[in-house]
Amino acid sequence: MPDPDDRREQHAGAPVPPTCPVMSAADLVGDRWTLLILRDAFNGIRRFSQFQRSLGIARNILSARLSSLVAAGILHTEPGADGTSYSAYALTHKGIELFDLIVALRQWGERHLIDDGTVYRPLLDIRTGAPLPRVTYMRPDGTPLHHSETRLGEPRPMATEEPSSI
Amino acid sequence: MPDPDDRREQHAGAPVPPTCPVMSAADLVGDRWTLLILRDAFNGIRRFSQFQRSLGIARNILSARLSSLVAAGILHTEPGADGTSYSAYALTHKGIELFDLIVALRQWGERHLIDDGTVYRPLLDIRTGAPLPRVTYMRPDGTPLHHSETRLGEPRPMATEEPSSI
DNA sequence: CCACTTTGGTTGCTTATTGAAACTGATGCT
DNA sequence: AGCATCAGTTTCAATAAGCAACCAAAGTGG
Repeated sequence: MPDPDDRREQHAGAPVPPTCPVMSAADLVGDRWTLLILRDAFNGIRRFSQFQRSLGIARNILSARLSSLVAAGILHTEPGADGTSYSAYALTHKGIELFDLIVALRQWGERHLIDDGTVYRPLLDIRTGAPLPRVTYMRPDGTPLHHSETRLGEPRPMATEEPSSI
Repeated sequence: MPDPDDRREQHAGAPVPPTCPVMSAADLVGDRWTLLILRDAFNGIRRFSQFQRSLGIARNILSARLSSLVAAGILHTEPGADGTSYSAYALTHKGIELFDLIVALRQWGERHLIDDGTVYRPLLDIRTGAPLPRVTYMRPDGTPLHHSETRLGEPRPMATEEPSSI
């Protein structure tokens, strides 16, 4: 068979192109349907048919997406809390941590894509009952993060999770 | 058999399904290549060939993605700051506001997808020179946002941008 | 000025993915 | 039992992605 050496992602000895966390994440969740499934999951949707009706997605695609989300550890299947013997897809801890991503998408969409007067369903802040105010990324010391204050650094190994807070 | 009435997405006269900002945003940027283009744009990449080399994307696909990002007002073309007469793709204000999205993707990827010891390029905090600490979404009053404190509200019209802060 | 390279695409062609619908086989409901 | 619902799987047409070749305009070296 021809083409004996094609998949040249990383060669031995070559300076391994550093893994990009953005790319890895985009590979898993950088997909229209996947993002909408996550949105629905955060809105409490649990069952196959609920996702299907909410999204209008083809069943085979939904099946494939749910399977890959389960395989990725973002969703897991549960025995189905509602009496029935059907199982439910619920967010894992790993999945719940994608909340920021959906919030980022939502707030950007609200600010830049939704026209004034358009009817939409806002995310409410349970503490106040009002639509969630604009949230901003803060560092642990409470200072807000701006794009201009960041730059990409040189490749380095991922540090082991330091238990030292602050 | 027939099942004459299946596609019941939206009927005429029915209560119009409210626009979802997450869906609108996902339609525009919920795509692997688009997310990676944005990542690169935030990393300072400006020109067609730079994007192409950085991503290894086919040029026709890159061309289509850049065009649609320009059409969406996320990028704009500039005369090319570097002397040459070639033009550059730069983030608009609307595009810069997607920074949170890329940060969310990046931090989630760093926490859940990158193994300890793996070499990657961290985003540095220019103020400290150290890798960006874990940033969290805060409300204007400084309280952190948790998924469990939110719920989806009833449809309502988009409020006109209130100039009243706080 | 002329040859050659790089840039920023476009056009065709070949795969891979999506999406609509039909088919299956378990529940669940009365 | 009989029918609807649920959670898929399979099949197949339409769409999109990826690849290679081509091209014109701009830059580069001599």
